[in-house]
Amino acid sequence: MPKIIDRDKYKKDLAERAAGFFSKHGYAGVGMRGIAEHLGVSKSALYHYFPTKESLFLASTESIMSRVGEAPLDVATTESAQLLALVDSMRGDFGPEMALVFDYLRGKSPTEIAADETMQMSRSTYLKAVERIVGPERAVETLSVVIGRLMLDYLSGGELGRL
Amino acid sequence: MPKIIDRDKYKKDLAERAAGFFSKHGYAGVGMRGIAEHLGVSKSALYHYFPTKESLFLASTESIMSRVGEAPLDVATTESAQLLALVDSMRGDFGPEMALVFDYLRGKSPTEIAADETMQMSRSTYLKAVERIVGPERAVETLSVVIGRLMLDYLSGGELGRL
DNA sequence: ATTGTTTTCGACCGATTGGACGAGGACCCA
DNA sequence: TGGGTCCTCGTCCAATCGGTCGAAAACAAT
Repeated sequence: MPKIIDRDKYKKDLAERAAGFFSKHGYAGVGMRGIAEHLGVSKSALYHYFPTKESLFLASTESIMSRVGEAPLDVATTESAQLLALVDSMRGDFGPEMALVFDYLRGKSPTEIAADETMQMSRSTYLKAVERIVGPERAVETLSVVIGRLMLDYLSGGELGRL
Repeated sequence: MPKIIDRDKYKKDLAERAAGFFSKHGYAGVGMRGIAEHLGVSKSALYHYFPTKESLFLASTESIMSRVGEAPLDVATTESAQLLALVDSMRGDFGPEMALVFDYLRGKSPTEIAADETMQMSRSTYLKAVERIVGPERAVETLSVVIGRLMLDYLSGGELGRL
């Protein structure tokens, strides 16, 4: 009787495509009208799937944070080459994605950040990606270096950081 | 005849105090009314000093970025202790300040970021602060590590990163 | 006190915001 | 073809946005 297209899949697809728009303009910088237009649907269609703008934003950030550090891993090369490859694979979207993260974290206290489930998942995904290369003991330290390089690269427009 | 209070100083003061508000809510997340209320002046008073919201935002970001890495330097301690002290001195405001930076950089291309004068000044200030500790050759590399630690610390709410 | 200037104020404008809503189209099964 | 759902659409609303403006307050010098 009903229309049985995959509603959840469609919803996820909308959230994921909206994420790029959010990261480009910021949460408060976009309106539901602009998002809908960018997605090629109507504003009401968006509200049909997401009750509020915030819920759409949360779904978007989650979808972005969950698919990170999924770079293929070439075990035949050296450790530093693998790290370099990891950094390179993340370089392209790092700036916009971090902008989204900072938007998501805006106003949250350190305690809230530590307890936030989306952030916990994102952290463990990042950590595991590094762990596969340098092992568990040096994971945190190495992740710090990797993020530092990505940040410096972004903040300098590519002029610094590519060591 | 006129009122000869220090207009420039007052203007700078407004911009600096507005910076905290911007970093807390994001550029698009605040209105001139909200800023004015937070500063204890009227909206028109704000427009008397800044022609547009954007000009106020730019003045705010510049004032924030220019006073960074001004930590006192204790030459008697070890290098790593000095680095740790530098990191500690920046930890408190790092998150909000980076949120402001990401807001400022939003939508800019790598080329534009590299050429941006405010960012150039900010980078050189950061670099000099590290340079005074580890010397010029290792400055970029060390800065990358410092920023990585601060980022990890912020993103984990203080649970990671304090190595 | 009076003049001339700077700073502040509240009222106002058109545009846009997040969200609500009912009508109609698209679709699946009988 | 005819129900019954699900989806989409345009319209409407109060609130808020950035920005303008003219009048009043605050002040320094005469």
